[in-house]
Amino acid sequence: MHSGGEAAVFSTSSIAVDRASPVPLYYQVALELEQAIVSGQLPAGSRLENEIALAESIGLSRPTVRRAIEYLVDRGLLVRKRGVGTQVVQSQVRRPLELTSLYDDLSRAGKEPRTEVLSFGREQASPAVARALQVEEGASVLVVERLRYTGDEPLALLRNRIPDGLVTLQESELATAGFYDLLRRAGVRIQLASQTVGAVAANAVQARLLGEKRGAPLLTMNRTAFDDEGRPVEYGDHLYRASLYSFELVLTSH
Amino acid sequence: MHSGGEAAVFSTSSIAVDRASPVPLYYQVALELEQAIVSGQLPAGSRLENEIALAESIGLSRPTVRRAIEYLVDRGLLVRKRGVGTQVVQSQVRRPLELTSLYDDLSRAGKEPRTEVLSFGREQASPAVARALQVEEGASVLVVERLRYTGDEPLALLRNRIPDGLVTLQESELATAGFYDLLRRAGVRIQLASQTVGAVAANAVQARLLGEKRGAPLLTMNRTAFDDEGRPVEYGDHLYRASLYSFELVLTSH
DNA sequence: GAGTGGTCTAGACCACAGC
DNA sequence: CTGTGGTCTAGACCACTCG
Repeated sequence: MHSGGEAAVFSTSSIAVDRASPVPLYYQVALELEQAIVSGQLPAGSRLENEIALAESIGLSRPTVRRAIEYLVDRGLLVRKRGVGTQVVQSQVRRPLELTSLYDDLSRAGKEPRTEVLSFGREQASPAVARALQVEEGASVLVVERLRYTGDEPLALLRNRIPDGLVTLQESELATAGFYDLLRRAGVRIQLASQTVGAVAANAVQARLLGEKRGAPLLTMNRTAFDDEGRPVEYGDHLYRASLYSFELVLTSH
Repeated sequence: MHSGGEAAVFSTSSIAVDRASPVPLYYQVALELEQAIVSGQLPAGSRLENEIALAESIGLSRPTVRRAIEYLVDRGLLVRKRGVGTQVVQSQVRRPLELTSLYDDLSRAGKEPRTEVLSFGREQASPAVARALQVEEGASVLVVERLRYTGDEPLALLRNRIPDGLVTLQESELATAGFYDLLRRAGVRIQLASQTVGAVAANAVQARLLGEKRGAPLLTMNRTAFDDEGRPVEYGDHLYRASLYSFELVLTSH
């Protein structure tokens, strides 16, 4: 038993799962717990029931419930301590960086993204591009340059390259959907991306396109994406206006 | 069976675990697999044996072997596809952003970090600091400002704040160890950090300290760290010279 | 249809925290 | 000592991919 003054543990009476649903049970539990956290029903700092009791009260096995908790720990909503228990993190921020496109990010935020295709064609892979995409130097790669707006404001200058022949893209589609969406529809399943985030000063061309002054700070994001067979399928180098955009991420130990 | 031309699957004959070791079995397996990957014994694009066969040949249960594979998938070394198998990612990059301090990063890279303590004392929490650390506005917080060098080059301007009374720090220690190391030694176990990465132009003071020109692009990193009870224990806002530093991270779907 | 990873169970024992 | 999470087992069935 804990000393007095501790917040009461979460009553799990409200958690129920649908065994007929195709949604995995552990994920259903994770969503319900997350809901309880964001709704305040499970306030910051409060303790969960222990895993065994939780499993029993939901009617699932301990490993399944544990997996749900693990998922929320990885996302930064819960912390665990052996011998003590599981508690809700005292933080308001919860928006881990995920493997979605900027287009999706903006759509979710209700920002009405708009995209202008600046160029679309083929070029020979530079050494850097060849290394990232694991193709021969000089091999033909598809290159798309786009300018993304949020409302009327230019936000980001996006340049994506994919190995030639991987998919067929229509220039018209690029203006109305995220790049990753298009790849997904074309059957490319991106499972993994390696990114580097840095900063540079805008040169004259970049400044003009983005509506910043020359020398203004820009966030750079270079990303190599890999499909479900481990092959590099996309290399992007992107520039964001630092005045309008930043990256959030959650790190966990282990 | 797969069609001809596929790379041979990994011979697991070399994987052995030590059941007497305190290191978890799944982690021993993960390390051995990682070793086989980085050594080239398990080349990029090659397939692993299926989980059941792998488990049997190592002499472990499937869930344990599966957990090892999961760990490497999360770190971006392997990709899995249901109905197909597990393959090594065709990437050279493997340095996920981890929950370690910049000091550790530089030490590992053999860069001889050096730290100059610019100021050390208490101040009243500003609204932003109070919100991050979940203390009353105006409450006393410990503030440390440091300038980090790599060799002779200034690299980063670091400002850390911790709630007053959490730990007792010696100014002299700050010059010779990472901030997180000190917290760990003081019994603070950081389990989670929420970060925001952006960019700004250097102002006059920042430029002078960092040896850049005014207006030079700087990477910003703001981090709130939480201990194993979910309490915020540190808030840092840091500036890095974009010409010398960038962040790498690996993103996985799900 | 054969082979793969994805999910789930019902136990077991251990390591650690805190009284 | 009790209670907690951490690890591990030996099965089971399902969903998906591909020939």
